[in-house]
Amino acid sequence: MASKNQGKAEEKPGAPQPRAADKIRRTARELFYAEGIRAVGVDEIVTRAGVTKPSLYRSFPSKDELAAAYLRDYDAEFWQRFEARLEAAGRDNPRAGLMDFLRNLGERAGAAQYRGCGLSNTAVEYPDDTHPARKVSEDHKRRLRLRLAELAADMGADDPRQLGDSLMLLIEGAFVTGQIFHAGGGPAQALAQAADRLIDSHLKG
Amino acid sequence: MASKNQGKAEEKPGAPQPRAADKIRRTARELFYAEGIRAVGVDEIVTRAGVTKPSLYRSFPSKDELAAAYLRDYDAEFWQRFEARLEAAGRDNPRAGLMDFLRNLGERAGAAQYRGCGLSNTAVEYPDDTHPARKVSEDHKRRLRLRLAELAADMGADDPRQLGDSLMLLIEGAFVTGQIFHAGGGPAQALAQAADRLIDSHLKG
DNA sequence: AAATATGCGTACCGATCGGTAACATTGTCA
DNA sequence: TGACAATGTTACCGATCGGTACGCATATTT
Repeated sequence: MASKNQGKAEEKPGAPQPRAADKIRRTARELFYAEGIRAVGVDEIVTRAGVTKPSLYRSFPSKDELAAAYLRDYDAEFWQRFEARLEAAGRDNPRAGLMDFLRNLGERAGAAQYRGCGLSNTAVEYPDDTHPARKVSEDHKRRLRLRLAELAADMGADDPRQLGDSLMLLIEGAFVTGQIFHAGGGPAQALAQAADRLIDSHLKG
Repeated sequence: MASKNQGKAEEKPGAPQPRAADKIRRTARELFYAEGIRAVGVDEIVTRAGVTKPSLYRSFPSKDELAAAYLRDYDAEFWQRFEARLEAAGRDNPRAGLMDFLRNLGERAGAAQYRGCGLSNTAVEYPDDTHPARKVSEDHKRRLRLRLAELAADMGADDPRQLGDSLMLLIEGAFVTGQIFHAGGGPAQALAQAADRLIDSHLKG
């Protein structure tokens, strides 16, 4: 069938008119991140998105699943930024790439309304491991942990897993302290420098 | 006759019969810590405490204030344990005392149902700085930051504030990763060792 | 033009939220 | 005994929670 229907129709035009589901996704992302998932009701989401509640439940089976979708988007964006910095520094220089990421994170964590990592925050909000949103969070953190250990190995660390875990503690610490000391000048300032010392320590062995 | 429980049953007697306010405080502490503040309703608290709702509101003006009271208790217990370890190691050996605390924290963070720091968790749950519970959390974290810098100075660190902040990142990282990788063996394992390297690095200057 | 599929909105549901009013009961001490 | 303070009992409040039944509109298909 050689009609115009290649997959979905409305994509290429300049203004593809955002579907209700997209507006909901975007609005949920903003609200969930800024205020937390439990703090945001579905009514607030649909109102701010300019749609109605049934539209939400046609695209998402439940609020919990919408939260999970939000975190999947968040996860994708995280890796995109993370790997982009590593790529920019070159595959032969993982330390420079990681340090670039950490310096950037340290800066962002000092921003006025910084709210940390949406994935970590969700794990705090939902202790129950069966919650769909928390599952996304846990999966993400497991992958991050592995990736950091991988990078530590690429750097030639004596104990890559130890270094990877140490870096993870620093990163997660920056996430949470960044949103507590939200007026710049919090402990997250020390992130890059501390990581640098830790890496040094693991390369001298 | 009034034979049993002579005199006022308020302070010294062995079993002073817990007042409703105390039962509420204790139950709220457990539930708020285990499940989060937003996740726990006042009905659940009074039911589990074996009291009634009016009793709660006779002792606490609101749920938010009850949450703040919970965190004040939490804060007090934290400092008690923290300073006890420092004291035990001797005032002339702050490094040993801090390392003892960190080793202990690293172990606790691997426990099955570890839920991190109630104060940090609350800051995640309530982004609004005007919330009474969040205020307690922020105050606590500011004091912790100062105390760590103080200890770093006592250890003779070249840059005490940097070392203090670095340690704080590790600690907060252990709090949050501990409750994500809740089956032992998470990144928090690396806490003490990473701190030790960081301290070394700051003493060599 | 008729039939159909899709997308959306109006209005509503029962449950639970935090919080309160009014009154009965209890134990303690004077 | 009588007064007092603390707690329990019961019932209720308005607001908000997550979620849904059902009908209307538009655009594609036939």
